[in-house]
Parts: sequence; structure tokens; C-alpha cells
Amino acid sequence: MNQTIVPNGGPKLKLVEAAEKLFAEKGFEAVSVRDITKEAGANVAAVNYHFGSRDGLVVAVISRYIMPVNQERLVRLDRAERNGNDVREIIAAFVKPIVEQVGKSELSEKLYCQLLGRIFSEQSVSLPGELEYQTRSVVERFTKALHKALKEFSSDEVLWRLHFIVGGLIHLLTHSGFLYRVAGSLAGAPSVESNIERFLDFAVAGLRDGLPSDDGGEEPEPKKKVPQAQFNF
Amino acid sequence: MNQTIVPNGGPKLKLVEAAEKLFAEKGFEAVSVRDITKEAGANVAAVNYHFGSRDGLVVAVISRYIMPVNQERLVRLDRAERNGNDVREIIAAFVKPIVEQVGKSELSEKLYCQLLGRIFSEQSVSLPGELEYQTRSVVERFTKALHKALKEFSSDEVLWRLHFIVGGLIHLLTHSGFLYRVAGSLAGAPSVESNIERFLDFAVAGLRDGLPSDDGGEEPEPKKKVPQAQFNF
DNA sequence: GTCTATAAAGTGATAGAC
DNA sequence: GTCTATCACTTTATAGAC
Repeated sequence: MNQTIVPNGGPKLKLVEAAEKLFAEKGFEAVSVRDITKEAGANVAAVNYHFGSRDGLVVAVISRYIMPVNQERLVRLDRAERNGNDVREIIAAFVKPIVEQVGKSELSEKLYCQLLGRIFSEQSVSLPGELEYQTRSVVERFTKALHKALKEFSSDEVLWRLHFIVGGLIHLLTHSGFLYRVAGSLAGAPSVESNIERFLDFAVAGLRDGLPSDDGGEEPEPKKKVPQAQFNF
Repeated sequence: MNQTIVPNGGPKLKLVEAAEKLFAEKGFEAVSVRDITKEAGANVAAVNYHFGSRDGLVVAVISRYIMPVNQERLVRLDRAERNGNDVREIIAAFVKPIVEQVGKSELSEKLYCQLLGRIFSEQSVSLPGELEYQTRSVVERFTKALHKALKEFSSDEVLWRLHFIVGGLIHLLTHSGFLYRVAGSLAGAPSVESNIERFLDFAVAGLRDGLPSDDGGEEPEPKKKVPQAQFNF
């Protein structure tokens, strides 16, 4: 978990790590610069010195977590497309990279999930062009791949269902907290991985709803074109 | 849309209506008392005089929208249970009361949806006992009804899937905005109702995943008990 | 009930010393 | 690069006049 955004291991990294933790716990809006510098053991002016502004730090945190996820998503999507474009594999390519990066973060599993849930549902922060472009292309590529795998549906229909999946995913991530009240170190306790698997089943079934059973479907009526959604995946 | 919370039609109502609009547009945290009183054409002190505090107003807004939805949910659930406990009818009982109340609000359809999305995903506001009790009983009753309709699954499994559904629903509501960029007054344009229907299909399919096809299922292994989730439905 | 004035605390950001 | 001191502003809430 150390992208180009925070190269050195000095005070800049300490700030980012403190910010991540607090953002995960309380949300981006509920944490002040003073909270962060206090948590990091740094001076109040440090955030502005190193990141230009509070927003600069927020963007740094978001980028650090989103970029590797998006990269891995595309790698896996390539593989899925070569493997015959199976719907479940496509959705797995979309979902699993999130939980895969858990280990690379210094955050606990719980906080990592909460942070990613908050990142995905964040709307008011304007991201740098590079990241916005990456996100847009992820959305487009997944929508296209799914549409190809589910020719029976219009691309709007596919986009809407992807929307629903994203919503369920965000909710799973942000509410992963309550999971840990029982989990602890119990054998067989529910883990993020098992819940992601559970979610995959749910998502694939919803996505495939309306198809006969496995392949060869009836011809559907194509529907109206809807503009590209603008949300973070 | 006039519950016991805001009885008179005077300045108190004006404040609530102004708050609703701004909360829908910008979120609960991003709106100040001054924004609200300005929008309502009232004095800065009005919010504190009429609602005790900013939080008091937030709670009033949330209650005003959630309570009728929850009541209608329970009415519909009763009906669904008498009708043979069909899964789709249960989920419809959960989802449709939301969109059913659109017309009773002074808010536009878009803002109404956004507000309800924000209410459902709100976590930091502590609600009055009455409302919390109502919400809790809604969750319990729906989980039980679903578990009864889907005996093949553990109640944890059902609860998780209900979670996923809630997530998808919230996302649909909060992103309903982008729908309206094309919708306008075009005939055949997607409406909230049609998207809810779309979502219902998705949700029911995901919920029923793992069942043979219609009825009579294989015996599953029961899973670990998970504590009741604490989130607003 | 409504208003003004103000309190008390918090916010992000920065100039300038070290 | 770090720190203190401070600016300019905003926040919620309230006392007290009308």
C-alpha cells in the first residue's frame, strides 16, 4: 500500500496513515486538520505544508486506495475476458480486488473496509483528472464486458444492475463493522472473504435474473438510452 | 406528509420544509442552521427556538419521512403474510412504501429520493427511542417473514441478503439524480416507479439464489449466529 | 414568537521565526 | 521542515430587548 502518491516513509506517510484511520472511523467530513495532525503527532501546519490543503490530503488518501484496486480490476477483467467472459468471473474481477488489498494496508480489516466503503460512496470530493479518467474507464470496461456476456439485456439494464451491485457492496463494506462484534478469533467466524463470496452469489443471481437458466435466451426489447452515471466505483 | 412531529402550518413547518430541501441537496452535515433559516426566510434563532437545537430539526425531518414509510411497510407485510408469504411481495412491501410517499411530499421526485437515500444511509444521528424501536421491529419482522418464506436459508443468510438489498436501494435512491438528466417529460422516460420495479426483479433474484427454481429445496447446513445489525432501513 | 447581539468554540490556512 | 502565533471566518447556541 504505497503508491506514487506518498513516496517517502517520513512525516508525509505518518500524516496519511493518521488521516486514513480517522477518515475510516468518522468519515471524511467529520475529521479536522487538527484531529489528523494530533493523531500523527505532527504540527498543525504539517498538512498544509505537505499536501497544500486539507483537500489535498483527502485526495491523497483516496488515490492511494482506489488506484491499486482499479488496476487490479482491469488485470482481472482482461483475464476474465480471455477466459470466455463468464459473468461471475467479471463480477469477481470487480469486487475481489477490494478485499484483496486488505493485507497491504496498515489498517485493521474492519477499518480498511469502512474506509473503502466511504471512498466509494464519496461524491463531493473532486478527484484529479488521472484518477477520474481511470475510474471512468473501469466503469465503461465492466459495463461493456457485462453487456457482452449478457447480450439479452440492454446496456442500460446492465448499467442499472451494476449500480445495484455497487450499492450492495458499499453497504457491505461500511457495515462490516458489526461483523466484528462476534468474529474475533473464532474458528469459522465470518470473514470479509466469506462475506464477499456470499455477496458474489447474490450479485450474480440478480444480474442474471431473466435469463432462462444457463445460456441461449429469448430476445428482449431494447430499452431507452440513459447517460453515463457519475459515481465512484 | 404531515405527521405528529410538525402539527401546525406556521413557521415551524416552513423551517422543516426548507431543511428537507437543503438536506436532500447537500446532505445533513453540509447544511448549517444559517443556511436553513435563510432558505426559510426566518431568523437565525428560529431553529433553536422551535426545535431546541440543530439536531432536533434533523430528527424532526428524519422522523417525518421514515415513520409513514415504516407504518406502510408493516401494513403491506401483514397483507403479504396473509397472502401466502411470497418473497417478491415481501420485498415489495419493504421497498414500495418509499416511493409511494413521493406524492405526499412537497419535494420534487428527485429531491425526495435523494433525501430518503440520505436518511437510510445516515448513521451518526441518534434517533428518539420511539423511532428506533419502530425501525428495529421493522427489521425483525421482515427478517422473520423472509426466513419463513426461505426456510432453506439460515436467518443470518437472509439478514445478509437483506443488507445487500438495502444497499442497492440506497444507491438507487441517492443516484436517482442522474436519472433526471434525460427523463424530463419524455414519454416512456424512466421513472422512479419503473426503476423500483427493475430493482425488485434484481433483489428477488439475488434473494432466491440457491433455491432450485420455485419450491421444494435441498436441506442446507445452518450457519453461525450473527448479532442484529444496527442500521436504518 | 421574533429579533439583535454576542458568546464560545471551532475551522482551514499562512506569515514569519527558528 | 517544523513550529508558534494568528488571521479571517464559520459554526451552534443563547441572553435579553422588543
